[in-house]
Amino acid sequence: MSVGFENHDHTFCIQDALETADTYCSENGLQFTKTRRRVLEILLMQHKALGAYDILAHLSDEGLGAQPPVVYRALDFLVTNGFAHKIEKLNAYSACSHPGISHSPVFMICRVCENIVETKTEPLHSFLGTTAEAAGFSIEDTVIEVEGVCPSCQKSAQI
Amino acid sequence: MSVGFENHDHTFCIQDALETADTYCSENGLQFTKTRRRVLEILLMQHKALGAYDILAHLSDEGLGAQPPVVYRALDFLVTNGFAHKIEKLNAYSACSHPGISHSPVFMICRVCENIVETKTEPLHSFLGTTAEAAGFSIEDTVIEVEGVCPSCQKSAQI
DNA sequence: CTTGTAGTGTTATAATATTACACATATAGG
DNA sequence: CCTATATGTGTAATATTATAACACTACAAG
Repeated sequence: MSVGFENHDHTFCIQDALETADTYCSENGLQFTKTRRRVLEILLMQHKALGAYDILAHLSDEGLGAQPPVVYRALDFLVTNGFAHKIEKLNAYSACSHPGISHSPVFMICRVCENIVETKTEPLHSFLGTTAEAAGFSIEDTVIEVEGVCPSCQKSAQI
Repeated sequence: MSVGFENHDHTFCIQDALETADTYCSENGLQFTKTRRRVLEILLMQHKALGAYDILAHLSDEGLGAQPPVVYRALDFLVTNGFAHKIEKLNAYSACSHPGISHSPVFMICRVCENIVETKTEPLHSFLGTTAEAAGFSIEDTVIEVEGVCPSCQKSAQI
């Protein structure tokens, strides 16, 4: 199983995610409009998080709208339907690495190269679930983000 | 051990936290200035997170400064030294419930009453540590926040 | 066709946070 | 004590992130 920071065929990430989104939308009566699709493509271009206004700059260059609501609406659609996540620590957005699978994402954010790797967990079966259960707290949403240095950047630092 | 949402003598929370901060600062040559102390007191008034500008409104009323940097500097001091935390999901700040102890906080945020309970974990000994180790990722900071409904609010909803 | 739902375009504004620079205070070393 | 340096404060300006409001458009269901 891949846990993340190593090299990979990124073209596959993009195609796979777009196809999954296409399928999911047509099966669920959702409109995968031009802007929504383009925002997802922009997010998929690299495994980093992009700020809403960075995305907006891309869209604006392409004549797809120049006002904040354009991008925030598209992001809201993508996040709601599980095609992207908001990285709270960065106030930025990242394409989902496991689209179509219900999951509680865990993000590892490299503060050097800014790459982000998303893994998943089952919060209800971890210490979070145990703690919440002990407190009688019902979990609806989780934010789990870890900042640090990825393996590549650790190696680079040693040179 | 208390995990949180039940009633308690809140006066104790406040006094205890302020004393701990006093002691820590004098032992470490840090200046626990009037503004810093007041911001911590304001945060300690309830187990909720406050936005920077909410805090600023308090300070402003009391003649302790009216510009954003005043409160952001105080918050930076409190967060850096472990007396408060930023709740990333809310872009808001909360007094630390375990001051003086090095820890990775876990927050349970009730979306109904907005109370926040902080528990702690040892990330390196949990699934996070395991996953990060498998990826060769070195953890420097963690954000773990859970949103949901606390026991009191679940009971209220049943009435 | 017409009516309702969802989506878009645009203006304006709100909410959160930082930069920069002048000035004040605290503290350590002589 | 005194002064040099580091640390903290005051303030104006601005950057960044996000939402509200409203008019208009497209499309699908009845």
